[in-house]
Amino acid sequence: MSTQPPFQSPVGTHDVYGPEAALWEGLIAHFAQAAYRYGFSMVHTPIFEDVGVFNRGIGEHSDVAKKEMYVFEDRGGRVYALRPEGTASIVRAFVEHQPTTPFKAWYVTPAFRYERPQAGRYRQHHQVGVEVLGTDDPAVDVEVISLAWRFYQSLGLTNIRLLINSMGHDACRSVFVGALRDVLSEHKDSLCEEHQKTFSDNPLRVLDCKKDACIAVTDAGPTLPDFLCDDCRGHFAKVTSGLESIGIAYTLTPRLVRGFDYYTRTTFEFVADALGSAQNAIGGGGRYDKLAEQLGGAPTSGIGFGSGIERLLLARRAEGVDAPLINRVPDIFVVDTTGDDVATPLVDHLRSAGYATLRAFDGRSMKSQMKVADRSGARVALLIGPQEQAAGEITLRDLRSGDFEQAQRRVASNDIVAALQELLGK
RNA sequence: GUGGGUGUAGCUCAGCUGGUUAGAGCGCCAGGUUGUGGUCCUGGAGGCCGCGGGUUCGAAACCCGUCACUCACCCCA
Repeated sequence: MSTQPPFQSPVGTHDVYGPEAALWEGLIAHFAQAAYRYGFSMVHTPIFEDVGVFNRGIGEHSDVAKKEMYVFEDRGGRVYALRPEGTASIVRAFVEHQPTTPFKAWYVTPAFRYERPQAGRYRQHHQVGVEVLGTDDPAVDVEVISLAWRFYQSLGLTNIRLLINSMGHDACRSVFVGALRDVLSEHKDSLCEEHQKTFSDNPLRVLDCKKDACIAVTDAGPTLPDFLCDDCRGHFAKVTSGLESIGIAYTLTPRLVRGFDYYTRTTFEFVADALGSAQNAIGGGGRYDKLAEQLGGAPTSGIGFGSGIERLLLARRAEGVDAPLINRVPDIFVVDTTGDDVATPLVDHLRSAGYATLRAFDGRSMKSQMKVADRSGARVALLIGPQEQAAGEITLRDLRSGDFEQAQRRVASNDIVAALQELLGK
């Protein structure tokens, strides 16, 4: 760009077009297919909500709520926030409408977080995800995790690890948090600079800290699994054995607490080692058995996960997977040099017959139109010039035939669909 | 929020320690004796060198500011 245009996409946002957009389309189609197989229905909720929906859900002490939310006031004085993640809105909708359970929703949505962009991290990124409300059966945990896992497989990803942990429910977790807080308080001066100030607000965050100082303290401190009550321990055991029964490998990760406060019991994260960087988490989720209550509903168990579209595609690239995710190659390209625009009714007819059909515009030369036809990737070209027009015929040329000279023949206009069916097999 | 790097045609980039009509490859358009694509050849369009100011006889090149992009820290998708 020699000079910056007057308007550019906002900092940390991107336009998606061209081949990249085809990957998005394919990725979403694969996710929709997986969701369908598991019995999920698509749900649409607003991309902005009362700021309380997110504050109560993800926790006021989380980084996201503290400094990353896009909060704004509308003309009526209501305070809203652009959604920073997908779960809270779905649960709010569930509480509001009280649908029959289990409520199984899948979605694709932008998510907004105000932070400095870098590789794999944007102010607007996009997620696909699912949520299940109304049951705490560990078999559902297994289903949600396996849906993610099979989805990643369908994208061609192979170098993915599943990290999993249980954070327990209210009672056993609070005992753990208390024990953790005691230890942190005791070794307060050994913590990293930031957590010396904040450890008391949310001790669990310290488990996530990557500073050696904090790691040294928490390594010697209590670990979550030791504090699980019998119920939570049993629940988690069923989740892991369920995963084993369907051949999904996992890594027990006692430190895994994730960024949102609403998680209870099962939490998990998928990392793509090919990404190598700090931004190697391609998806994550967990159970949130208290969230519906926190948003004003009846106590209702829930679990879900979200996965970042941009990062999934980065991971695919990093693994060297370059197969297209969806076929968007046209069947037919119509070349019309009659000057009478016979192409318009012809392409309409072909499209109605079910063929993906392109054409050229602006009355360009045959050579020029053939170039465009070739680049479009179309399987066949239909040529109509004055000769064909006069004879009531169409020249059908197989653009993907190895033999340049023998690849074409004349067909009566009325027989064109039959000829195409024979050649294309559809 | 903090720090580093970069900003020259649609894309990827050259432009030596400042010297005066700014280049290449790819892409795009048009031709190669007039109805045809992949290769090849020829020609063409397209850049106030991110923006503003300064130093200088002279700046795309040096200095300052500003905007943007990018990478890293924090944290996450």
